[in-house]
This record gives sequence, C-alpha cells and structure tokens, in this order.
Amino acid sequence: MAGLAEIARAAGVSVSTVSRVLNRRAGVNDETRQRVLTVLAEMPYTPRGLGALQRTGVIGLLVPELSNPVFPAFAEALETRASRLGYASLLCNTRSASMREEEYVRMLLARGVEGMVFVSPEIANTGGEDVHGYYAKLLSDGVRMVFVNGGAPALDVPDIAVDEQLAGYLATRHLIELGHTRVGFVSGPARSLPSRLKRAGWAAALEEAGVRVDPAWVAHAPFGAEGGAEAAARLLDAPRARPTAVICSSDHMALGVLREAHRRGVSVPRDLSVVGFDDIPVASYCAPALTTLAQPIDEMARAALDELSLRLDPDGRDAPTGNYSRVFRPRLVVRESTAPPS
Amino acid sequence: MAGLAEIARAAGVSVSTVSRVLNRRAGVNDETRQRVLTVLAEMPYTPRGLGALQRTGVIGLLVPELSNPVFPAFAEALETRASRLGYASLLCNTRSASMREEEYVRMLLARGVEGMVFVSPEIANTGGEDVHGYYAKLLSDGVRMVFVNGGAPALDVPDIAVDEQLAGYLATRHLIELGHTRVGFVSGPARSLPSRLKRAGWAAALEEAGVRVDPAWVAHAPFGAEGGAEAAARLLDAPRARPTAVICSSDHMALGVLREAHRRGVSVPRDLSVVGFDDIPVASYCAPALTTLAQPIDEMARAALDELSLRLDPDGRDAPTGNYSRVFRPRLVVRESTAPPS
DNA sequence: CACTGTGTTGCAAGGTTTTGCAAATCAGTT
DNA sequence: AACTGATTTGCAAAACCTTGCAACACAGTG
Repeated sequence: MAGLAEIARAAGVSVSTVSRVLNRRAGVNDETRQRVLTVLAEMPYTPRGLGALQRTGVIGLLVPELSNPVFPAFAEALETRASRLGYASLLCNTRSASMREEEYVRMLLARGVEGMVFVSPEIANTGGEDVHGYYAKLLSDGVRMVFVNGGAPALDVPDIAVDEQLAGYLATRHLIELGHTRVGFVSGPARSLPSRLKRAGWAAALEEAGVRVDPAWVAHAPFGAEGGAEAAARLLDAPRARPTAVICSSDHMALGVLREAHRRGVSVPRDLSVVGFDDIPVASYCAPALTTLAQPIDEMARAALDELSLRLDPDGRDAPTGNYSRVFRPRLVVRESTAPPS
Repeated sequence: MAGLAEIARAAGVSVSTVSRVLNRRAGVNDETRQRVLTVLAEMPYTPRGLGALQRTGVIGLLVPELSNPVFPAFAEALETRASRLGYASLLCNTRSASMREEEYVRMLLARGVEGMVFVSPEIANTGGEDVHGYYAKLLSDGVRMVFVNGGAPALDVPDIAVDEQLAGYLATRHLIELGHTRVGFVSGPARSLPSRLKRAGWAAALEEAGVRVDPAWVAHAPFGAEGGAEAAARLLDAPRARPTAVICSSDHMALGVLREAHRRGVSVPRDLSVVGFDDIPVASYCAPALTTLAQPIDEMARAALDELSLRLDPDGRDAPTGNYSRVFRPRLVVRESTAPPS
C-alpha cells in the first residue's frame, strides 16, 4: 500500500503538504487539498500505525435503509452469525446518509474493516450509472465482499440470494389456485432488479394459466409503505377490470396496500387478496395477517458470513474462486390476507 | 494520547516488541503479547497516522438491539440528522454481539470515531455491575458522548429522554378515564430503569384514582414480543380479579400481548384494553391498531445530535458543561386497542 | 516601484515507528 | 556439561511522518 511519498509524487506536491492535508492542518490551498484528496481516493492510503487496526476482526454490513424491517432483520441475523465467527460488525445505512455507498465503503476501508456484506446493494438497481465498474474496482483493490440479494452475475463476488422470480411465480400461483385471474403487481421502481425478476415470475404464472397479462396491472412506486399505498390507489382506481388480488415487491409495501384498502373500505381478503414478500416479523401482527413469501433470513445470513469468512481467512485462500452463488427458495406462508375472489 | 514508548514502558518491554504486537508480527511470546495487549486496553493507543482518521466526521451510534423497531427508527432518525450536520454514522448493535458494549466502544474509538450516541445504554439497567464507573472512565478519557433515554443523572453527560414516569401516568390515566380500575403492567425486567419509572407513574395514577395497587398486577418479562406474550399469559391467568386493561413497557411487548390475547380468544379492546409505548410504525398497522404513547423520535434525535455536535465542535468548547439534559413529553395516541371495560 | 502583509509550499530537522541483526534464553540431545 | 536449533528480545539503523522555518508568490498600499 502506498506511503506518503507516493501520494505526494502522484499529486505533484511534497510529502509535507500531503501530511498537512491528512491532518487537516491549515495552510494548504483549497485547490491543492482537493488534488491531494483526489489522489488519495484513488490510491487509498493506510497509515503505518494502522497495522494496529488491520485484522481485528471487524466487518462492515451495508444495508440501504432501516425503515423496511427486513433490513434490521438481516442486519441482526448477520451480526449474530458474525459474532459467532469472532467478527464484530459495523452497520451502515447507505441511503439515509449524505454520502453515497461508494464513499461509505472507502470510509470503512480506511477504518480497517476486513470485509463487507452488501445487502441489496446499488448494483441491484439497473440504473444508468456505472456502479458495475465501481464494484469491479473494489474487487480488484482486494476488498473482500459478499452480496446478499445482489443480483450481479457478472461479478466475481458470491451472491446469496432468494430466487425472486420463483417468489413472483409462487405468489401468483397461490392466487391463481384460489381462483384469481386479475392479479396486480405492486412493484418497486422499474430499475430495481428484484422487482423485475418478480415481475417475470408473475407474468410466467399468469401466462401459464392462460391469462393475458395486462401491463396496466403493474404499478411502480418507491419502496416503502407510502409507495405501496400509492400503487394500490392507482390499481384500485383502474376503470375497467380492477384486480381482485395483488402481489407486492415487499411486505413493507404490502402494509401500505392494506392501509389504502382499509382507507377505501375495500375489505382484505374479501374484496382484495394481498400477498407480500419477505415475511418480516410484523407480517403476522398486522390486520389481516399477511400471506407472504418468506426469505430464509437466518440461513442466508449464515451462508453470507461463511462465504465472507472463507475469503478473510488467510488459510482458505485457495478454495473459493469464481462466482459462487447460492440461491434460496422462498417459502409460501399462508395467513389471512388471501382468499378466493368473491 | 500515549505513544509506543509509553506503552512499552508500562508493559516492561521495548518499543520494538510493542510494534510487533500491534502489527501482528510473529516472534513474540504469547505471554508477552498478552501483557502488551492488556496495557494497550488500559491506555488506548492511537497511531500517529490516525491523524488521517481523526476529525473525519464519523460518529458511533450504539443501540442495544434491532428487533424492537424503535431502535431502527431511532437509528434512522439519528443518522439522518447526523448526515445533515456533516457526520457519517456507524451503527452498532451492542446486544447481539459477542462483545460487550465496553469493548465495542473501545473498538470504535480505535477507529477514529469522534463521538457517540448511546441509545438505551447499559447504564439504564440498574444491575449490579459497575457500569457507572465505566462510563465515568470514558468521560474522563475525553470521549464525547450523549445518552438517549439513558437515565444517568449523576453523570456529566447530556441525556435526551422521554419522561417515562409521565408516560406511565398518562397511559394509566387514559385507562382510568375510560372506566378501568384493574390496570395491569406488562413490564420489562425489574432492573430496567425505564420500566421502574413507568411503574411509578402507573402506581401514582392508580392511587390518585383511589385504587389500591396490587403487586400481582405487574408482570416482569424480557423485552420483546415473546416477553410480552409471556407476561400477558401470567396476567390473564390470574385467578381472582384479572385486569381489564394493561399498559406495556413498549409497543414491541404490546404486540406480544395482542398475540397472546388473540390466541386465547380474549378480544381487544372488548375484554382487554392495551396501551403500548413508543409508537413504532407498526403500531398503526397491527390488529387492533395500538393506542400508545409516542416518543418524539425525530425531535429527540435532533436534540441528541445538536448536543453532540456542540461537544465535537472545537469552537463551542465553552458552552455546554454540566448535566444538560432534555426531557420530552410523550404524546398519547389513541387508536383502537383501548375502550371502556365491558 | 518598493514595501508590507498574507497565504502557500518545500526543505530539513526532529520525532516516531519499523525492521535487520545479534545476543540471550531455553529445551532437547549427545 | 556442551552443543544445536528454535524462539524471543532489545539495539540501532533505516524508513517514515510531522513541523518549524524560510523562501516564494501575490495583492494591496503608499
């Protein structure tokens, strides 16, 4: 890893200046400081004394947010497993912060974090930016990482994921078996890969049952209960052929659907069946209790951490190369929010 | 802060040996290594190069767990506020880890965290151990910190808290006004200070109404939905004079009460009124929607971070000395889980 | 145009940490 | 008891980072 001198050379300044920037001393021109910081971001600098922080068994857990209860659930499961393996975890909420995920990761690395688990990382959004290249760069910098529900088959990173397409399929199947044919999809944003996969499963199940899929049955909205309510409102307002059932991208969105249905006097499950996804703890407490597809959170957490610790262990350097990914089957949990159409 | 030389002197070895221990080099006797590590734990060492990590605007947020949704809610509110003030946050779950809170704090400090917010810290448990002394030591080491619902009036640390006693009082009052007289208390562990304060408010409200308080009306159980169910079971099994209403230490426990009531066919609110505490997001989704006392989470987060940033800001060193604490009033939110006794 | 003050930078001295090396220690063997 | 080899430790030199200081640049002012 680079020393002060190298950084200085790359930035075209003396080591003293670099030192001053690092220590936030006054007396450095803003422009110069910026130049040094840029170089610093590219060839990350680890102070000598940081040897003291290396290999202390600290890992980073990155989740996009905490308001959807799946993420605290994942975080807790991952932490429990991590601590059993002797690692302490630092949890980072990448969306609430002013920093983007990338900066957060740099910050963690500068703090001597040995490896990281990305839960639903940005790469799962098939947006325009080159997040792919960013993860590839981290990887080539030797950062040890694991994805959970990452959806990045092209990267040489293990991905521990539920089969989202199967989830969409099973949810829709369940509704079809109950007798529904007009099944709506309360979906997250269009660029979210998990939502697209669920949609594929949903469409496959409907077509298999001989139902012509109507694109108007898909309502995109931001993740979260608010988004769910908003999407539900749009679907329930559909002039002709309004759905008798909906599947949702997440339980969290499903809660919003329940609320909106309640607000409009649409009775669940009599007038509308609802299937969630995740099986968050709340799902069994809400009214009506939510039929949902459970992610095997504990098993996934276990797999993710085993995978990571293999990569951290200096011995096991040989074993895991290649895109070793595990796909878990979601499990249908039938509760009270689904019933035959009236 | 101590340098290598001082550590070496204290451990009775040469600086080289300390250096070797810190960098995990081979060639140090296990016994010697242990001695050095012990000294290191007592006079924490910050590498020089860590200047690079100092004042990077990273703060630590310590919460006891994540399964009770108040804690993710607090975490998110704190993070949002922190990022607005230019700080990045590291979230730590102190209970799920193998480390105790103390070790976690040391770990964070070694990572150049500037300050920390303790949410419901261990000091709020009036257990036997000398946690008090531990926080005092952190304080005298110059660690900047703030408590949220800390309950440690003797320490020179700002404490941003809800008035727990008032919460217990208002909850009980509400039930008394509805006509209840036999009001149970589903309480967290006896050593939890917040639970004791709520109990005091509960007792005060009952006595004020001329009701003789029966100690059998208090059921202690571990925090969480399981604990709530367990405590509810005990109260509902009470042979004579079983309560017509209960207040709970948290919404999370209240969810357990709802579940247990449902399991036994006890209808809420017809046969049993339930008041929670916290107003977690789920409270409005569960069945029946929970009457509860809301903590003003956003305002508290704001206050906690303003308080902390005052202490971090090198300028404002003058202003905040003394045990500056803010007590927030909980707000009664009436939903569907309370009604007059039948 | 010179003078002054302010701000920025590199040099070199000084302090701290790392590491090569040799001395010391210890257990097992002859 | 002496020898051997492995391990551990401190010394001192080397590498590295920090900081005081002087040099330089630049703008404003008399």
